[in-house]
Amino acid sequence: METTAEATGTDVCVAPPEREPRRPDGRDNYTISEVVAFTGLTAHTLRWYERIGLMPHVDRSHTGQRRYSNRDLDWLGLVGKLRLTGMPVADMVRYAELVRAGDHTYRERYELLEATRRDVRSRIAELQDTLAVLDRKIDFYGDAGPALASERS
Amino acid sequence: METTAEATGTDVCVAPPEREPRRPDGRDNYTISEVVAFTGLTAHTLRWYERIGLMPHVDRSHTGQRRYSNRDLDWLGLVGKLRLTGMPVADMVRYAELVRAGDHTYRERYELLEATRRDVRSRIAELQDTLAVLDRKIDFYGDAGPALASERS
DNA sequence: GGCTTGCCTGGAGTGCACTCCAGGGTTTTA
DNA sequence: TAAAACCCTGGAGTGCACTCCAGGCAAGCC
Repeated sequence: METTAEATGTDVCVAPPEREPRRPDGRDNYTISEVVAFTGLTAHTLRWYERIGLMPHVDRSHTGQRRYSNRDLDWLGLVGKLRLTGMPVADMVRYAELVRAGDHTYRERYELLEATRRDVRSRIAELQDTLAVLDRKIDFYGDAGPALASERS
Repeated sequence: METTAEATGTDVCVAPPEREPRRPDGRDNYTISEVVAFTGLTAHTLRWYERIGLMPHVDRSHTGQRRYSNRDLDWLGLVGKLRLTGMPVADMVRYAELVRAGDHTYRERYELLEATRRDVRSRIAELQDTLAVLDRKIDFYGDAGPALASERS
């Protein structure tokens, strides 16, 4: 069976969603299931990331099993953050390609990061806007009670 | 042809993404293509929203064409905001159903809104986190220049 | 009257980001 | 040393949110 949190017995009896375990130091060599535990991604997804070129080449054991390095985990951390911004996977792959391509892609990477940052800023602004709408609506519900709860907006 | 911004000639020559036109007042009756212009949604999407129950029943002209009211536009505004938060369409449909069901669903709606607000807050926090990561990375790129631009995280 | 434009419907198709499967090796545990 | 747990691959399948298609009605105008 594939190793997932549900299958390994690490969370018997539907435990509350535990924080991902902290990375032990003094190691530089993790199996895929350890990476699953660290990142919250599934093993499927990790393999898929590699297939589509979103991961630099991951080391293999002598029998062909993946052995992730701390560096790989760092990279996955960044990918995770970028994923939260809604950046399409294709764009992250583009970034990964630039990194692999070497130092002469410096400028392009820089620009990609800045563009992403602008995106994130404007997404935050949008969300704050939405938050304001929700606040008004919730206040309205709270103040008025059921009697006035018919929708106006 | 379907009416979209590209097809109506409202933006000849690849204009910069104009703000959606402000809603004229003194009217309460808009065709689907007007709503497209106001909301930025496509006509397809508007019809689809209706099919899945995300819109209250929209009026029809004597020939069966949709005639949207200001109230419908308000609702679409809310939906648009909620969409930005990443709320699944199914959840918005649920909310729409509660609204249609009448005042006795008041409490449930209130709770749904509050849960959404919590989500939005935590998404904002996540994004701010991501922003911090990007800032650090961009600083690093900026300070170090191409020479140090190999990836460490 | 003919042409263009706008709108209608049900249902099929698309793109994205996974997610799972079959079939088969490897490693750990009892 | 056998069972159980873990990992591998290529390719197919899934769920979501649209997006498009075919075929057709209706209104404006030259």
